[in-house]
Amino acid sequence: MSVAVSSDSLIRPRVSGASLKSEFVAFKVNRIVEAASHLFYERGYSSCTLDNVANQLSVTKPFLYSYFKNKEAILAAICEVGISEALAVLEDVLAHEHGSHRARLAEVVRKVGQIVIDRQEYVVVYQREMKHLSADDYKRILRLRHSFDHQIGEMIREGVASGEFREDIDPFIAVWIGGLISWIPTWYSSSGQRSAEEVIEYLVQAALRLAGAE
Amino acid sequence: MSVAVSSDSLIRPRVSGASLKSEFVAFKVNRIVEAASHLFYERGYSSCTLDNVANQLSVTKPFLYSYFKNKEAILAAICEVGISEALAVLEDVLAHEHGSHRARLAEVVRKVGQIVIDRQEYVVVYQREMKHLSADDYKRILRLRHSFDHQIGEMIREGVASGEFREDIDPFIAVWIGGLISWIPTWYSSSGQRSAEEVIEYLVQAALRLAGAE
DNA sequence: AAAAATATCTACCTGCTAGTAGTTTTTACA
DNA sequence: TGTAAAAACTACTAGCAGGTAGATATTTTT
Repeated sequence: MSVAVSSDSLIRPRVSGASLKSEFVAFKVNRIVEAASHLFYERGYSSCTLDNVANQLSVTKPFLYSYFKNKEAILAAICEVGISEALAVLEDVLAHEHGSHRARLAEVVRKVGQIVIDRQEYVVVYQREMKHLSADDYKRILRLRHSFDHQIGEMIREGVASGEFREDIDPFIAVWIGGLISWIPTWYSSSGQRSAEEVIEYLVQAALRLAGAE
Repeated sequence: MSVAVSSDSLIRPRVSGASLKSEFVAFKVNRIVEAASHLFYERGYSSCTLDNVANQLSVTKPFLYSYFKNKEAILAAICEVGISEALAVLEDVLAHEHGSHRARLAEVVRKVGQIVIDRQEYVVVYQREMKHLSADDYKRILRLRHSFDHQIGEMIREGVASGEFREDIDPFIAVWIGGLISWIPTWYSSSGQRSAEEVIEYLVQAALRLAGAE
């Protein structure tokens, strides 16, 4: 799901060519999701009204209802970004990084850490507000999270089996790495002037040290 | 602030003796705070109604208003427990543990970790819902948090200065230890069948390893 | 045991918010 | 440029939730 947008207007651009209509719909959906994630991040899902979201975009409430079934559907879209992008990055690293287990661990922490920082507001909203999803959306999002956790756990177990990681850290380290997704935003924002690169490199070193794989 | 209560009724016990009235008031205040923290923890502050809280206690809404000024005041009481107990434990350890710096670090992680697990619901609500406090309450609670962070930072700096801790981990480790307060509840509940003791002992070892003070 | 004081409840108000019906504006196309 | 279709808006409803006034029940005191 692409979310980054560059224009700052919802006025339909005068473009020629076929099939740009669905693109423009997606563009507006993304603008809504982006604005909502920002507001939900700052004030919380239950404290934000749809009028708040509409105002932020200089549109009206019924506008939102022509792109989303209800308020909860907007939250579901945010949560989906929050977990699915991290999952996609994880799977990409696991599919393409074929070095040592410690190299794989470092790359996972680096790439997942980066996406969590890039999509900080989505990730935090996903964590904090997931409980307000409908039963169906909740199950769908939870499956993605379980897939994420499972693949992290497998990676760690393989490293332990190979002898590269200390035996006694399994399975806590798996929880720890999974915990990055919960923890980075708090940490990153509370560590003041540090750049994302500094924070991530520290996390990579910390993960290796915890795994006994320096 | 004492919060643990044993009775399961709000009916005034038939006790004799002077000055038990204020004790009974405190007892009821604690019951309200306890019930509210549980509901806020599970469903979120903004999604919980005062009727929910009252029902949980088998009383009515005006009952709550005779002990608290408004809904936000209940949240403030919860937040105060969430941070002030951790702060008290920290200060107690720092005042009485005079061994090596690594012994102090281990004891801080152990004792603060224990209180965070014991008061899990309060701590989580404090973190997640603090932004809904009034400006005055927010400032008051934030001061406690800053005091906590500051003392953790000092402890780490002293350990680094003494040579017991690795130089390059300062000041990230300070954020990490402070982050325990954010992180333990998620971790503890997602680590399945593990006992509080196991989780805490792992945290102590992890903190020492991160500090380079094993 | 009656009166005073305290504690709790019933019943209500007011403002807000998710969601909708139907009208108006804008766009696409001939 | 005129007409149909699509997009967006104005104006509304229904229900809920924080907060309160005044009545009732309970406890304490004399």
